Amino acid sequence: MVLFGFFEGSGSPPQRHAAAAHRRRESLTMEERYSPQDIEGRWQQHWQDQGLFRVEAVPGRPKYYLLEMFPYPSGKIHMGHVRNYTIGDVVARYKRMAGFNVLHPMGWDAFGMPAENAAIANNTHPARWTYENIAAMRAQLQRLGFSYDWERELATCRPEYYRWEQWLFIQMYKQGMAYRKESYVNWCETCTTVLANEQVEAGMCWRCGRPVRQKKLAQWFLRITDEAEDLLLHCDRLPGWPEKVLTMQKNWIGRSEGAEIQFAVADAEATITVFTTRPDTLFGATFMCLAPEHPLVAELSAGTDQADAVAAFVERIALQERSARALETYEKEGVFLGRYCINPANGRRMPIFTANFALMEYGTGAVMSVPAHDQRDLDFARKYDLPVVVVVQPEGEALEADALGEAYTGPGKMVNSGAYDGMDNEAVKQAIVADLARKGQARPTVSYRLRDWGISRQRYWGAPIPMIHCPHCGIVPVPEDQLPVVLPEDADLLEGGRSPLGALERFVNTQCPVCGKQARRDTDTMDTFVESSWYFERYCSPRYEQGMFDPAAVAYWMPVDQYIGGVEHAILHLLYSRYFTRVLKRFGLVGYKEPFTRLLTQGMVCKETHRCPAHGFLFPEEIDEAGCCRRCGHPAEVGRVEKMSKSKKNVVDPNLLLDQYGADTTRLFCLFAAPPERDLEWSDQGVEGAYRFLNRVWRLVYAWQGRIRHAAAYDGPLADLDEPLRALFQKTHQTIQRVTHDIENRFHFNTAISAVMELVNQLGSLSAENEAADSQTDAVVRAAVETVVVLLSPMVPHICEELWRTLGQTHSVLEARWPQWRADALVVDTVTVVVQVNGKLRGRFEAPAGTAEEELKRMALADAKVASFVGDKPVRKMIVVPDKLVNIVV
RNA sequence: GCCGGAGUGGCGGAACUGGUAGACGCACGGGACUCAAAAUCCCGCGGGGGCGACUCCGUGUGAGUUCGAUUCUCACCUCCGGCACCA
Repeated sequence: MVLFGFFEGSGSPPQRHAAAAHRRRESLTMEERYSPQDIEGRWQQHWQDQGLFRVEAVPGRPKYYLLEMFPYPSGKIHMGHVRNYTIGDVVARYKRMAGFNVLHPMGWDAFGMPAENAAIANNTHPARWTYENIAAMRAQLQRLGFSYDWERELATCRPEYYRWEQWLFIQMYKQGMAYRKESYVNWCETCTTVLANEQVEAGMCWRCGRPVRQKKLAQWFLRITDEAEDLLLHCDRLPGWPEKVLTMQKNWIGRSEGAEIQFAVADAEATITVFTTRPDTLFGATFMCLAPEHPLVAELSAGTDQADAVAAFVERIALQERSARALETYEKEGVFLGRYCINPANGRRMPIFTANFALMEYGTGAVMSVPAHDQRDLDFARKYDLPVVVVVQPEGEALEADALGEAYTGPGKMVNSGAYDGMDNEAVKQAIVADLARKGQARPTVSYRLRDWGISRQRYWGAPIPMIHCPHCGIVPVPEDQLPVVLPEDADLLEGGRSPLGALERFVNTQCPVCGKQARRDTDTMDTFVESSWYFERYCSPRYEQGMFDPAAVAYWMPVDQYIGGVEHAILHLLYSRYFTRVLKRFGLVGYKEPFTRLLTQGMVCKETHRCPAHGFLFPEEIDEAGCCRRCGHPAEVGRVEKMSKSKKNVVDPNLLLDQYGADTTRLFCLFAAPPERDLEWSDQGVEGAYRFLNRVWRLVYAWQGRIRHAAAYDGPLADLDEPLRALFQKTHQTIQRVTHDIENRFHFNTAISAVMELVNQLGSLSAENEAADSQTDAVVRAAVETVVVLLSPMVPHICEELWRTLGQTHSVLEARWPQWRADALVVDTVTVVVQVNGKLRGRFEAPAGTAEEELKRMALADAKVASFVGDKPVRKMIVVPDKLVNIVV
């Protein structure tokens, strides 16, 4: 595996440059050997010095905005990043060579909890930790040779960035798009802090191990549900998005048509409003369930003999982790409130329960329970022995309430439903709501699974919410001229992870902008998804100081033409970004609704796992030559292929790969091993293969460069060429066509690369020493070799840049124009026609292209092998696909 | 449970709109070069049968449509992903 014993891999680009130059002076043969470490740093430096990746908006010039999801600065890039950014870089470089003005930026999603955790664990500060990580990761990305315009780099934790989302938040507040409401958070009493869902382990705090309870806090919400309908509608107008992602978004929005129906409470003024998608089953509603958090629960049970039982139940549910309520094993249970409500359809007295499966966040928090036609209600009814009434009878069947094993949810005719009996239940859905609406007891509504977006985080490392709480004036936004509300970067983190902002007097204490008296700042910070919902717009004018972005720059660059990232963001990040874009449009800041025209979700990077029965997962170096665990000698089992992760010990460190093989080999393997949307299975031997291929290309160029360095690429008539030059020239143009299609239409770089490999193989059959030393040979080979270098350059830019110069070029290969295939060079004059008999392949023959059908039939029947299968059976029919196939049916 | 996606050699993967299944690469086997090895180059490589020309089978399973199906339809099996008491 050690390929470059003489090379010190960690040297910075300038050092490497000097070392390489030194070696060149020593020995000329060094140049003929492919040594990525000698060339990659040099070209990276060159690209940077020449400012080749810098871009400016040029109105009127066709633009292409290529964006990869920016990373969280965890400290190290991993193979997932390498793959994601390599795919993006190929497209960026390709589009640029194809003549577009390409925006290809990179930055950092720099706020978030890991920084706080790391800060506590390592006794450092989130800001310092973050900025150091950014520096380290930037260096890694630069080593991979990505074509980013680094002058547009941004980090969301910078006040110059988040000041504008604070500004936007205030505008949204003024328009009622941001509002405050009580909501529950996971709360650890011991640590006095909120916990994210992933910090709750089996209902206990991850740090202190004490039970987590649900605490009600006033928090800020954004009215994303106002856009639910539009977000859903436009899912069908995003043809450039994967169907899978759109389906996930649609499901997440979860639109349900139904009605709100009002139930009067017996012996009280109160009314309970339910949401139902099945108003047709109203006559079958036999009891009512309220969410434990429903305000009427305490109110109605007060004074009944059930009051204590209800209170105890509500308290017990509050203690349960919210995610636990979604578990499959979670048993439905409830408590009778001691009160009844009246079914508006038939006057039936329905007992009211509070039940753990009723969710306060959905619909109205109240459910009319129809056990005959809803499985959940049926389970509950059987458990508490509540009446079951069948109101929808399926065709040709007679359901009996007492014998009902499972709820019937299909269509049918109405029964037990008064005036509606005999009607189709679908028709009744509308009719019954219309009838009740006349009495003011119902209205048709639409409900969404999507909830408003809670953005308050009781965390330190985030953008402060720019609001002031004044004892006299209430909640007041920070005046715009006082923005940004800067997060104090020198605050000490408190034990247990509690945000220090609340205790930081100089941050909290302020004056009310309205009355001038003492007031307190909001000490919550914003969800980090807020930052990532508009960073793509900021990239268009990252240093702009008069607003979120320069309208002219955004008008030129946006929307993003191609967005690339992991499928794990298929819902939240992408939905929030789409929502934010709609908000910006409402404010007239942008002229479009959808930020990302095309989306590519790349697959995960996976690798085989190894485990020892005694020691669990093993790193490759923990296994000896015999395939046994080095610690106990037990044979290691080869586990399944899984996503690379530290815990599975199947990670590959990009740095080691760069040291050993260089950026081009790393990139090439990532592109070649699988098409981008599929999972990539890592293979050390595959990497070796990629490296071998680059060596072949290198040797190919050096073998010919003496002859073709000063030759012009052939561009004459095909007819002037004899074999094998003619075939080579045709192959060259076929390859241009295939590679262009594979990149342009599908991003299938694996097949693009294999096409170039075929061309390289064909070139390999000619030998620079033996081939006739005429100018025509040199010209055709020049065209082929040049094509190889140009076509590969978006994928493996360093080696191609080097070889491009070796071929005598003086400008960057990035500035070469993408080659065009010559249609006339693709025309073949002889085709292979296959012959089938009854659909089975029986023979083949060569024929001039464009041979007439009748002639092809004659030729097919003349084939001896074919004749033996046809025999003396009568030919019933012959199907001819011109230039391809003849099928004889006997 | 509901909704998606995918099952092709020893392996990763090709096959564009129904028309030569297995491109390209990896692994493996054989050969050349070498004192030897590495590197490189050449040849072979889905399975069964046959000395052989050949032949039969083969794209998860079973049906169907078709002259012809990896590709379209239906059912089933397996794996992966998303949602999961949403009323």
